[in-house]
Amino acid sequence: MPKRVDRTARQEEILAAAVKVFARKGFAASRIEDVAAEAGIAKGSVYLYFPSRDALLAGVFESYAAKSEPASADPGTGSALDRLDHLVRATVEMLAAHPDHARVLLDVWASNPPLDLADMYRRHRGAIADLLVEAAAAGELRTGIGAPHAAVIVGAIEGCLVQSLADPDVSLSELAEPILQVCVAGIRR
Amino acid sequence: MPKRVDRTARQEEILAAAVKVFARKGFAASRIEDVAAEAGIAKGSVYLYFPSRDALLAGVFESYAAKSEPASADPGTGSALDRLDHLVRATVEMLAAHPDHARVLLDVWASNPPLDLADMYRRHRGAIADLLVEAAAAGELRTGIGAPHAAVIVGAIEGCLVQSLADPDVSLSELAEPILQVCVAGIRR
Amino acid sequence: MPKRVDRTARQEEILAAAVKVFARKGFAASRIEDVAAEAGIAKGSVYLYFPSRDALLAGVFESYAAKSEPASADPGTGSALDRLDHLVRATVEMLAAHPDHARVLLDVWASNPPLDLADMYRRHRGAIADLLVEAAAAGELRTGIGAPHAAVIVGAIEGCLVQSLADPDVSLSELAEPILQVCVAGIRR
Amino acid sequence: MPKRVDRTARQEEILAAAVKVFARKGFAASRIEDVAAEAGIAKGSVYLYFPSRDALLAGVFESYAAKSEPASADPGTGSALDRLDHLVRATVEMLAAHPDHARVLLDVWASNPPLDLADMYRRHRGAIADLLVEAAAAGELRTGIGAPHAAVIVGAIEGCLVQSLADPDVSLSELAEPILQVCVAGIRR
DNA sequence: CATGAATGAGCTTTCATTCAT
DNA sequence: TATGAATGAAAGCTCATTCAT
Repeated sequence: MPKRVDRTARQEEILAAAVKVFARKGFAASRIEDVAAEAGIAKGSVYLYFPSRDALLAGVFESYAAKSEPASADPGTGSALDRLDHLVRATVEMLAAHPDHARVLLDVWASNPPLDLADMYRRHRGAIADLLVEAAAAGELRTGIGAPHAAVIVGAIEGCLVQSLADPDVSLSELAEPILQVCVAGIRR
Repeated sequence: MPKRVDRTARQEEILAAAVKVFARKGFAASRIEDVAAEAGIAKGSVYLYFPSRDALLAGVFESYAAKSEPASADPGTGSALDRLDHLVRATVEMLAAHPDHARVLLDVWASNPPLDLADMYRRHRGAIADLLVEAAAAGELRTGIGAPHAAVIVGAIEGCLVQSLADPDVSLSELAEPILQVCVAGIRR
Repeated sequence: MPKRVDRTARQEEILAAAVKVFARKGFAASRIEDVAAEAGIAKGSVYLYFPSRDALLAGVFESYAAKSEPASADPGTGSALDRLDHLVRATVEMLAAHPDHARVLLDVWASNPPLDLADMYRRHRGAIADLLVEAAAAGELRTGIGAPHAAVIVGAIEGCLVQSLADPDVSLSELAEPILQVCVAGIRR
Repeated sequence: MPKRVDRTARQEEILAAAVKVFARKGFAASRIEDVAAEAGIAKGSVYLYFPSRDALLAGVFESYAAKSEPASADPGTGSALDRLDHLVRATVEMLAAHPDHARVLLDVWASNPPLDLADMYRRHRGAIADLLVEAAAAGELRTGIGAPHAAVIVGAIEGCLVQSLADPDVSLSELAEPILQVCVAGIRR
């Protein structure tokens, strides 16, 4: 019989506040007190849910990683390339819909201790590589295109995200089509 | 002819030391004293060349931006697409040759005050967009491919760089060909 | 007959828990929550019985002072020196039997605000001084021995206790005889 | 060519300030800033000489232990018991002359992590035990008196010190004679 | 120019205490 | 009574920056 809100709900409130604050001023310049204020609680209360400032960043990263988990959960229909198209589109849309989370991802780079970005990218590449291999087997791809190109596709998405975060004139949503034209249509036989 | 090294030379020694240190432990965890030690000088002396810790990061960023300044300075020869191929290749090689600088670029994201990443990306996109427009005019591109796709190409390079920095198993050099196959060969008519 | 245990009984349960915890890690490093956990109750409940953390230490000290209250309550039989022998022996045994309380006594020194150790020592010296005066009057003591030597006897006991607490190789029980030989036999005419 | 004062001198200034402050309000209630203020320097400067607050207490303890190192360094002259008399007297005088250090010793008990009091007592007992054994061999002691009684003598001194610290009415200096009468004269054959 | 001791603002973290349930 | 989530004052420690030498 918890007092009012259960641990998980309160934890997520704090995480949501942290995402906002970190996105606004960067993790390095964000104080625990800023997060607490944004969440409408006292500084010390943050520590009832997260053991340290770093854990807060890790928490945000995890929630991001979960969100960005390939929407490929959806087995999809159609050819492998169609499903690749769908996966890329879904990923871009997800990222465009959560710019704050995406912005914090960049802070994760500077995190100390380092958080496991490698694993996240590995999973993304894996999901795409699987589709590429399948498409190649079905003869849908140009000669010479295969699993190694997954990194390029993941990179194109990530790189466009970065540009959109750095430059308000660049819209990630509007880059969805160009990405697909280059990364999907461009590799088709 | 002052003491032994002139102001500029000493400044660059310090910048070189800063790149090494920042790349090793991240900007956030790097102290002025670490940089001074790496440069073999005293902490206070750093301030004779840089007004603040942030200025040091800015200096490193500027030297990176200069390096990454499109090798397009070289007007090059051949068709626009050939020159695009050359530009992408040169950029990837430059990045692969300076992993420390590249690593620090990510810290620039977390910098406070923010440094002008937008401008750097803008210039990269501009150089590539020019070639795309020229190639399109020459009828070398598939229909629908043009300036907006410059962001995708820049992104693919940047995104592959990020993956290679995050994951020692990913080699940027080895991604050069896949990038070209997708981003250059893939847009050819 | 309230709930299950009356106020006093519950207070003493908490005090017993406090002694254990304080003896284990020292007062300075002991948190109210540690004491509550040891007592099997919630943190906040401690405050229903003690107004503050300091009051907890004071409570432990008082219970110690009460215990160490000269067993001289027993008027005893035999000569004054025999009764002194008995008193010293009883005191040492009491201390040896309650090492936790004794350990906490040392924390009382570091307490802020200070607790009245002076009074406790005064009472100990008083009880012993009375016996010394009586013994002197009966001609049982060497010339020059009297009330001022009570501090030495109290000190010898206290000092041996301290050594036994500091060093597991020193056993207070085994020091009982040496103390008596020096402090009682040694002052006999 | 140090700036103005050498490390060691400055370290001792800080230690001296620490002793004063700790003696005045107890270690637990003493803040680093209090010590710095007493030493006339800034808070942060303390950390140039001591790595932590605990190290400050350890430093004070060490300087105390050094001071209290048996004045027995003096091989002395006369019988073993004469030398014991001299040693006890010198020890008491040293303690009486440095009440601040002695007061801090009690805080050392509450220290976390614990400092090695056991070793200090061991050395004191050892010095005295040596004299007792020598005196026994020379037939100067009552039957049954020997090395184990060293703990009683050390304890008597320590215990008297404690009483004098707790109670301004008790003077350690004035207890020197009673201690000698009980602990030295009392064990003589 | 070079140095590195000194400074002190500022941050993270802890925990005694309170109080709504 | 009992609870434990919430609070916020307090303190240890770090480190960018300054400046006397």
